[in-house]
Amino acid sequence: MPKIVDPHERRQAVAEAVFRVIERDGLDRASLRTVAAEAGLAIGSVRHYFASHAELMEFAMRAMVERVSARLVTHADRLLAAATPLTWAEQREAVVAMLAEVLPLDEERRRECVVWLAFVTAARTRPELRASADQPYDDMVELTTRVLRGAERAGALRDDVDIDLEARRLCAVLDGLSLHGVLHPTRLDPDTTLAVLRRHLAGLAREQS
Amino acid sequence: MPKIVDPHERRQAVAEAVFRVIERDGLDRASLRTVAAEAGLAIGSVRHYFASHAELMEFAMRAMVERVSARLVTHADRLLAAATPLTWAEQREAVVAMLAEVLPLDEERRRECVVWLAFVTAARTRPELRASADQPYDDMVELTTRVLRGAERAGALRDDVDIDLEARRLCAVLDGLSLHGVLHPTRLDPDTTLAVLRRHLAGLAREQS
DNA sequence: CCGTTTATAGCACGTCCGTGCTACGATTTT
DNA sequence: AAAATCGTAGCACGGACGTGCTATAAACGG
Repeated sequence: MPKIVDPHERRQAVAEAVFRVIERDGLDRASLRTVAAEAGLAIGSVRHYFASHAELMEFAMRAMVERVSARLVTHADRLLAAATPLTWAEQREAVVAMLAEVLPLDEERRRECVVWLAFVTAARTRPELRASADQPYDDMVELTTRVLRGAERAGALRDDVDIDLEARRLCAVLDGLSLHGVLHPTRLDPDTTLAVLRRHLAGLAREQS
Repeated sequence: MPKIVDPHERRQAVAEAVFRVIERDGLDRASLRTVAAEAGLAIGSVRHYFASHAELMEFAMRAMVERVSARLVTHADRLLAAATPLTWAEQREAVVAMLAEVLPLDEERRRECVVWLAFVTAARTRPELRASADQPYDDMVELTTRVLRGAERAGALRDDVDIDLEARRLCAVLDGLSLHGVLHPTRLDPDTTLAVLRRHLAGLAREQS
């Protein structure tokens, strides 16, 4: 049964197996053997698509980046290039919905956050993963900066906001919530997580009746 | 040269070696062999103080918890049980100094944050570390709640603050800053980190001229 | 129809790991 | 002086790992 398989699809399927193993047992258990077993393949088959274990991890990490990035871009487009101008309330909700993509609010996003945390912490000591960790951080800072600048231009922000600083603070809140939701799911539920995000954004907005 | 050594001191020294290995190569490289080499001991010697690798990790994690907790308690005592009442400015600075203990603002705290992040993420998939991860989170939520409640009683807070929610949000900012400082040290410097913390606290305080 | 390519599969080697076990010198206790 | 204890040290076993290498069967190109 060879050749009829799309290589890209196969690699993606193996990456999904990596995600499942990481979520269940942690990244250090994501060996070629366990991943192959999870994917229902022989170890040699996995090695046919990935030259080394490191290459598999790099691919899986980038695949996760692209998955979440794609959703963020969709939201960003909806927000910035809306056909009809949005009301303040609609804009606020659009921003919440976008930022909520990186929070562990449902099972799918929770698993993404778990896997991402594993990758990004591993990247600290693995140079080959470094770029895949830093770039999303830069992108997130840039995205939040854009959002805040847009809100400022629309007159939705308080007068005294330091946008660069607030972008960092917003990113910190997001990743802090993600971290706590992932590591202490029994202590921080999705409802509270979302409430914290809303409260944070409210603190940036101009007071209004 | 036996017996004249304080066992507690020896275990602590081995834990320090664990910290150095984790900081340099990550937790998954902290094997008995590498830790023993880092500590300048034979592997058998380390095993004389720790029955298993898991026990060594549990001890090291708890040691890190106690180290940081001790510093936090010192600050908390200074804040809550000050001989002479503090001015608002003094209280604000005391709170900043206390919360800054869990931020990677200097080399020592940076290394603590690195090691702590490694332990707490590992605890997600290692039941024996679970308690050592959850308890400090609960403690931090309680600590921030206490601080906010104290500030509220002193009339230093805005009128509309939901203290439980704000405690979660403050914890998220702190751990988010720690995460970013640890994982992206080239992107988030200590000065900015501290500025974000000050800005966050300012957002909670009652507006004043 | 036959060579080439591709997908799948697995063996085997060297390395690193935790751990059960033993050994020995130094100290303390009887 | 003898015995028990403690700190230090290391061997060796079984297991998991990444990887170099080979084998086989199916699809494709000529």
